[in-house]
Amino acid sequence: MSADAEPAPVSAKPPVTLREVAAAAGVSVATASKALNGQGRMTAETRERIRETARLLGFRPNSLAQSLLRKRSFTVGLLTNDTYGRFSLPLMAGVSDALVDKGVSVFLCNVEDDQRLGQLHVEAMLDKRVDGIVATGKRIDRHLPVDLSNLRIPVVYAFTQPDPGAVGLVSDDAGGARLAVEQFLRLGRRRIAHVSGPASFAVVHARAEAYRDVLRENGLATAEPLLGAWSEAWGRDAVARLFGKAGREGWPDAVFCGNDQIARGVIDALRERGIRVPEDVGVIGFDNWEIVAEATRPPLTSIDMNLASLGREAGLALLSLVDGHPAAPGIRKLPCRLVVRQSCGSPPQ
Amino acid sequence: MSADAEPAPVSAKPPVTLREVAAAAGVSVATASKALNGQGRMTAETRERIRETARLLGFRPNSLAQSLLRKRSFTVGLLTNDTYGRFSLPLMAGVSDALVDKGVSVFLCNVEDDQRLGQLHVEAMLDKRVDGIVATGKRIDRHLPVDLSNLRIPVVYAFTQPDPGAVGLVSDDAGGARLAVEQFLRLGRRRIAHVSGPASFAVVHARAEAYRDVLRENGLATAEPLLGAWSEAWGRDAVARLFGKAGREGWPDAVFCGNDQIARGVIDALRERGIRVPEDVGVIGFDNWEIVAEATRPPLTSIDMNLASLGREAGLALLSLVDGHPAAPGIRKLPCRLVVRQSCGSPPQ
DNA sequence: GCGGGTTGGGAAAAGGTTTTCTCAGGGGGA
DNA sequence: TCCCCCTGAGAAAACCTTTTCCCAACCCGC
Repeated sequence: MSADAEPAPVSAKPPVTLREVAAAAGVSVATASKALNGQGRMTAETRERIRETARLLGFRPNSLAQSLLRKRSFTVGLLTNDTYGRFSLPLMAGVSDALVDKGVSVFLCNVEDDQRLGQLHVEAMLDKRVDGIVATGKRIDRHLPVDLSNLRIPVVYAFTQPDPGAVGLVSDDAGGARLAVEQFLRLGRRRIAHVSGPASFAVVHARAEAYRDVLRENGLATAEPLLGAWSEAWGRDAVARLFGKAGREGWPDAVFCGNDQIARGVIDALRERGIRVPEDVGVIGFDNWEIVAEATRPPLTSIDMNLASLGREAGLALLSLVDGHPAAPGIRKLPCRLVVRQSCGSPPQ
Repeated sequence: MSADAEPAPVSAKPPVTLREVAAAAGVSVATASKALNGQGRMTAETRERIRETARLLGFRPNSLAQSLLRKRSFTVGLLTNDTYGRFSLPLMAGVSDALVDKGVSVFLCNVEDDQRLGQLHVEAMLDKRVDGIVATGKRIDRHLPVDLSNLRIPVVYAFTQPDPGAVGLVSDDAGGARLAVEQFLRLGRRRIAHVSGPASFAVVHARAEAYRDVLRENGLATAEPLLGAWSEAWGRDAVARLFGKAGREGWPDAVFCGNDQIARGVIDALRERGIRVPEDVGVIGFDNWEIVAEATRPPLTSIDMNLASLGREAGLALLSLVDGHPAAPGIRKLPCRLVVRQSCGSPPQ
């Protein structure tokens, strides 16, 4: 029992309470509380003695009791329907990272697309008196299967469509597309194609529009984007369409892809046709999914949506709301980032 | 005030307390509490009246107050160092799913490999009086950067190396390897190669050993497994080694790969050599990472580690520990599952 | 009519902390 | 010397719920 003199908490014993600290220091709990929180008035000596006692005993205030009183639980909920995780996890990690430093913990709530599960999670969070909720989802378009519009706590949407009147953070897809196309232009490419995902996604249109804008601004002809699926197979198909025609002079010298999987399909198909990347055709993807981007041959230049930052910003925005600072509702767009690898080529000499 | 007769909670008003319910029903809080919890004795009529009042007012007990009293917070922590997420997210979703039905919420704690972050999260969880912790990690081998061995709450390890004396759940890698090799044998393959990840991973050895065992049990020659990296590039390299030799008769007719990325590299390299999959060579991967397995040509047969189930089991195991049921420490292995697609071929006619 | 058992319900403590209010004593000014 | 104010610290309420104990009234048998 006493062989271990370290202040290490003896396992399996109940946590030490403020009352015990107060008793050990010979003061009342009120004084002890004030001493530890830097409140109230007392001699510096008393305060120090109490602090020392608390330290020695390994006292840590019971967060539950604090929350009950302060009406702040220092806890938020993170709702997601993306088990698949390519987008969710960096986002979630970002939220968690931003908040842990402020002493705020995050409840993980995976609701899939299940109404019942969503209800269950929201009720559990409310019962546990979370201070706010970050809602995130698979893709900017799909809605979560729960209604968060009439809660008594603030809600921030990240990477998903916000309720009207709510605060939402998303990546600046148009800006990301600009980065890609402008990079091609800078490298001397002039016949730039765009291969993207299904037309049912709003981001597909946002990116396509930016693509067209940049080309127009530079006085270049804009080809109609090829819309299909978010898959490698579609990337390969698209290459067949773009490079199938006989006349080599009509071929693009660059392809901007709607995601990295499409880009991979494009690169594989080009290689199979004997078309060199990046010498003959440059390729840029979207998402910067490292595991894909680094496995393509050559490694894929891609647009990174900075999801971890997005998550951090969402966490901080929520915290600010919780603290009572009002925030303008609406969508805030966070910039993307171009990650250059080898598939886009080097500047012409 | 009364224009809205719905039980919908009026937004931004503080939650209704038991005291208010009791007042509205004309009883004491004690009676109200007992009525709602099915405790104590009272007329059925009284009980029903209180319940109805509570329902009408939209009363939900304050979980914080309950926790304070019961010394159970119905909250657990989920520690992970895998932001990358291929393995983590299904696991985490499994834990969350298993627990939400029991009213238990999960704190998401991303600690990367950062000692400070780990410390911070563990302290936050302890302060918030979590009932237990699920620790999970990138891979079965790497340890989390925190010491959980002397906590006063139960800890369950999932998919990562448990502390000695603790409870751990991992996938049965040897069993999974057996599934793969036996599938090949069933399909008539006889010269089965194994290409896997770095020798520094324990699972690499577990799977390799099972591979050798199955071959030996069937009286077949066992080639030395090729160990390298968890990458496509290594898969391609391995093909060069296996199929580089002149004599076609020495070539394998099946390759069992340590993960799906290696398998993808193998399949790509075989195709580039004009070797047909699955006609000439069957391929089976590991992890059943759908996005990879479905993108290979042909789609990849793979071993699924059932990570969501693993997560669920871990959650339930932790709950059982929290409830005071003792559990035998040590590692429990959960079976893998063979997911057949096209890369392994069909039975010979 | 009386005592014992039962029934329906309430008072109060407990859980751990924060905060407001109160109070005793000491010091300084008049 | 008296009064006032300030200083240091404690008592108690509050947060919300659960649970134990208690009590009054009623019913029953005798």
